[in-house]
Amino acid sequence: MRYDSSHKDQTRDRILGEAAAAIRQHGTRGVSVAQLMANAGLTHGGFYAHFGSKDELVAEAILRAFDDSRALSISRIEGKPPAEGLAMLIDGYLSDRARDMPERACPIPSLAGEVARMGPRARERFEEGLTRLRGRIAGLLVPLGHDAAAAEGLAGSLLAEMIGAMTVARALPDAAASSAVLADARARVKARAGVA
Amino acid sequence: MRYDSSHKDQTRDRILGEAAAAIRQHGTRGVSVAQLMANAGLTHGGFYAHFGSKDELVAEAILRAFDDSRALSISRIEGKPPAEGLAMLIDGYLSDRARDMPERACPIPSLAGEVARMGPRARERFEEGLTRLRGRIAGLLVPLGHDAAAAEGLAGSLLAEMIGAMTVARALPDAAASSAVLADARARVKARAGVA
DNA sequence: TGTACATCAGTGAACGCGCGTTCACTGATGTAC
DNA sequence: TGTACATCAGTGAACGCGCGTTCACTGATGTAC
Repeated sequence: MRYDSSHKDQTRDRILGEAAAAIRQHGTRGVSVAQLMANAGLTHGGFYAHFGSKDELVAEAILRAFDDSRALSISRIEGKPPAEGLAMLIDGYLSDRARDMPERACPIPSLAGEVARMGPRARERFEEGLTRLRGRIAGLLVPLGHDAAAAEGLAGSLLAEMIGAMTVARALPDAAASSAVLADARARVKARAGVA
Repeated sequence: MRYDSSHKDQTRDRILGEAAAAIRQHGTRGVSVAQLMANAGLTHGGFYAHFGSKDELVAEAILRAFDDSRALSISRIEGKPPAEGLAMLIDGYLSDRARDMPERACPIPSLAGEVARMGPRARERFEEGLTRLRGRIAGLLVPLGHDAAAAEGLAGSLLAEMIGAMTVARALPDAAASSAVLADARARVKARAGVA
């Protein structure tokens, strides 16, 4: 079973990708190492050839989750003018689809509660992803007439409302009420961003 | 060990109160039945005389957490005029103190992520508490000049931003950055509420 | 008033289970000769 | 070119542990007589 030199890196990447999806969907405590490895087509024993512990994997998977959802969002908005791009980012973030597919969506609503109870390593990765996302929103606000500081502040506020609305929408038991929360939040956040 | 007729109810209430605090602090998976009973001064075996299962307890404890944090908030605001009361509610909700004492604060930022993955019973209790809190904020907005529907809509939006800001503040590894997020959110939410 | 009994909230040992982690082993393939 | 050996990603049994849950038991006190 000796493989070429890039094989191990590819396997590690596959485990990380599965973890990034699974922890967003089931929470960090809702996925076992064995299940994760099975998702990646492997057996659990090999896990420790790639990661020192489950905690270490989780910390890395948080950043990977930010990367994946960012890539997805960027691919949809690419080439659009700022106002349209920002409106699409907000609509995408707060879509029913994003609510129903947390494994592909922004990790903040699904994981922030748990991250608050985790060690510094996971929290630093979380902060890194969060800062980048806020910076991306701010970057779309600047060409709309805000100076850099105002754009960062407004971006933080808009992101907070989006996080809160998605968090609530995912917890509500009634699908119609949940969709209403998202629709209202989309309208309000876009209005506040000046891209309604 | 036979006790008077109200004793069992009192014990149940004590377990529920401990659970409401513990799940906000450590998450529902972060507290064991044995630890919970020890907090209430009992041994784990007696648990099932009061609750059918841990899941059942968690569902009830969610509503209890909303009740506790509402009582705390009401006691601070009681008798104030609406504008001042609303400003105090926002400042209290987004205080460093609330961030550092999740066991006494609003359960939404600490528990919503987990609730989204739980059964209908827990989610219904969560919705009940959330609806009541939004209604309370709306009730303070009406005397400030909003009609009932507008007040409900704005209350939902303000609450979403507060939830998102607290969620983020709790997850950030740096205390100063976390406090800055809260201070900014306090100013912005009060401004949007018209009570700056 | 005094005694025997019934009650039942709470105790603590025990269960089966899934978890994170360890480790001796496998076996396909690159390398040395 | 052909053969023997070294490598090492991945395997799967096993571990110790804490969990939720069960259950036979305890013993202080209310009640019946």
